[in-house]
Amino acid sequence: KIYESDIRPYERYLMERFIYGCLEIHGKPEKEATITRFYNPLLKPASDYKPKFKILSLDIETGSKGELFSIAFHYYDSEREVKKVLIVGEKQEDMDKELSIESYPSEKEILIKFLIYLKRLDPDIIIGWHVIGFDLLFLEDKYNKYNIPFSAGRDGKAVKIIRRRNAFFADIHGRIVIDGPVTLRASFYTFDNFKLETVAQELLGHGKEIELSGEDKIAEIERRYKEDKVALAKYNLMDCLLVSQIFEKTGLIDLSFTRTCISGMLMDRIGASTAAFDYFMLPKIHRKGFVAPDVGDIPSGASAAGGYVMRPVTGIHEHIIVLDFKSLYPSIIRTFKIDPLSLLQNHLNPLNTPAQIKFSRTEHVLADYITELMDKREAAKKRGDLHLSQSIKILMNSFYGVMGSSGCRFYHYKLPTAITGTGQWLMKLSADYFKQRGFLVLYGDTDSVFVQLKKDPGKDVDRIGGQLAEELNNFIRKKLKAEFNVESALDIEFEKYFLKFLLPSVRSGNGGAKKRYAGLMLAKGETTLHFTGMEFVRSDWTLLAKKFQYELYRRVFYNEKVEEWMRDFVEKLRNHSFDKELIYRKRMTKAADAYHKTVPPHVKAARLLPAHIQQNIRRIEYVITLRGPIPLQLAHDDIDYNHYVEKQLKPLADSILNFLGQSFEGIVEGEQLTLF
DNA sequence: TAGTTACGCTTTACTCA
DNA sequence: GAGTAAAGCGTAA
Repeated sequence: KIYESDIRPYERYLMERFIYGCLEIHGKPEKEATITRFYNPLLKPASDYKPKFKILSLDIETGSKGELFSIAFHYYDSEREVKKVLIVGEKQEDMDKELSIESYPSEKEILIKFLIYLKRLDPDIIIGWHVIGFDLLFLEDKYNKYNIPFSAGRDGKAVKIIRRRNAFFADIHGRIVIDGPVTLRASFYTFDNFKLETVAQELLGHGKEIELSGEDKIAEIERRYKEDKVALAKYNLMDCLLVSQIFEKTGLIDLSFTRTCISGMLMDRIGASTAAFDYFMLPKIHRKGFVAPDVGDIPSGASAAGGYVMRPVTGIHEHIIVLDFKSLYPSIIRTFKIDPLSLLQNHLNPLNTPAQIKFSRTEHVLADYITELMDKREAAKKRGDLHLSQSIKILMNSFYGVMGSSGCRFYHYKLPTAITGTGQWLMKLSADYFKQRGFLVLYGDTDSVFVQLKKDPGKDVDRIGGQLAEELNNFIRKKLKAEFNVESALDIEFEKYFLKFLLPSVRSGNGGAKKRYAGLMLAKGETTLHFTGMEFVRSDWTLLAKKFQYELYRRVFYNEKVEEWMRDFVEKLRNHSFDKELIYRKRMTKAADAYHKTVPPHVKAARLLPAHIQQNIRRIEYVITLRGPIPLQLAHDDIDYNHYVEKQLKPLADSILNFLGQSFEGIVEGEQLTLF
């Protein structure tokens, strides 16, 4: 049997030397044509180095028949910037005034010119929007077509684009490519969608001068190419600039660099969690005399339970505090020495967990690593180094998921089971602790408990909340010492205070709905309405429903009357006042004709669109008409207002009015009768 | 060039009478 | 027509 045969030699070389992102090279440099080469140098980690990157933001414009119209780029480093658009076609008079535009008679010439600029500017990092899967892939095709090597590498080697499932990778020697949407996702940014325009508006407060979509966009680009090349060039360059600005504003490059320094993964694959786990773990276990199996040799075991979700106490409550375990799973790993080595060696100084899975008190590596990371994170927070703090948090939080994934060479079901089982035990322990002390525990999910205070805490809420958290921490510390003989690394803290708090019932059946609540939060003297899991935060409910829910809850929490407002709201709906807010938006996870088992409304809508659009549509917008669901693109004047009243307003109203002895029907009286 | 489980809700599609 | 399981999506943690 072969072990670790699926580890890339260069990665093994680096990880065994504990090189994370930066390195020192000790050796004799030899100049070759475009590069400096070291033969057999000594490599060492270099931890304090922070490079100043040279960045090139790239975007191209193309025609509907596969023509390349223009290549735009925005280059910048710590000293200068260059903006340039290379465009195919006759020089137009007004182009002279625009220093950044250069026109050449053919595609071939701008391709050659682009390589010259690339070599001259010599960027470390190429950024863009879907830049690998679209721009670079398109360019690679063009270079191939004209038999020109796409030699963008620092050693003159050609670009290689690799497709893996839905992800693209670019292999350009000496440079890396960082894609905006991919990296924002990997850094846990969320947006309505990841279109450049949407993200730019959200982050920068401005977007493109004109926003076009679908066929309009293609037509407008074609028109500009024919009639107004300067306008096309400006449009092209604008996209580059927006991408640069988004990267600058979010600090995405610095965050990626920091994550590289923490995880060892290179900047264009910072999301690779299992690989990051290997990078840390393999050198450690080797030094203990162990090797790991190949990923392919891991049998998939029993699946592990997850977090514990308490049964909610439904109703409208007052004076609720929320206590949260800080980094619960990393703390559990740290406290109970949970890792693959420790599981394997659990006959040496065994340590039992509340989940009844045993580990070794002495033979482990991950717990100490987490301690080190947590200390580093505290220091980073103190210095105000947000990127470092965030990078560490992301890495620590990935460990549980990685050990529970069969794509990880260290997978064993006992690892996640021990972690979540201990989490469940701690949750129940915490709830019992407060119940014992006479508090009402209303709800809890995975790492949080919602406790009702015995009286209005007034201005003392922070002190009281903090004190309760501290008392629970002490209780847990003593309990863990007495029963398991371990030092607790757990830390529960006071997180939130709700003046008013609602836990709804499930819509059908009885009992409370888990993972759904709303409340009037008080923090720093200011009150804000919070919704969790409810329609208000769901992207597949209409704006109408969200507005209705927000205002209704606001009124209830502030003890205001709702009847007149509600009747008025429904009347306005029927009088076309909210016609723009009736749109359902939903993702399509496959092509419209690939839904076989059921045909949900959003698919019905999509199937009304022209065939070529159906195939590629990823997100559908539709309204409910008397004819059923109709996509926004088609005529939809016959809105089914009854549908909106019954399906978007009534259920939302009743889920809170129930608790006040009222109902939607009772308030919007005779509603049903006036319909016809 | 693969981090996890728990859960609610709407609608569809099926079973049974 | 009533009851119910499953599909599909989005969310909490």
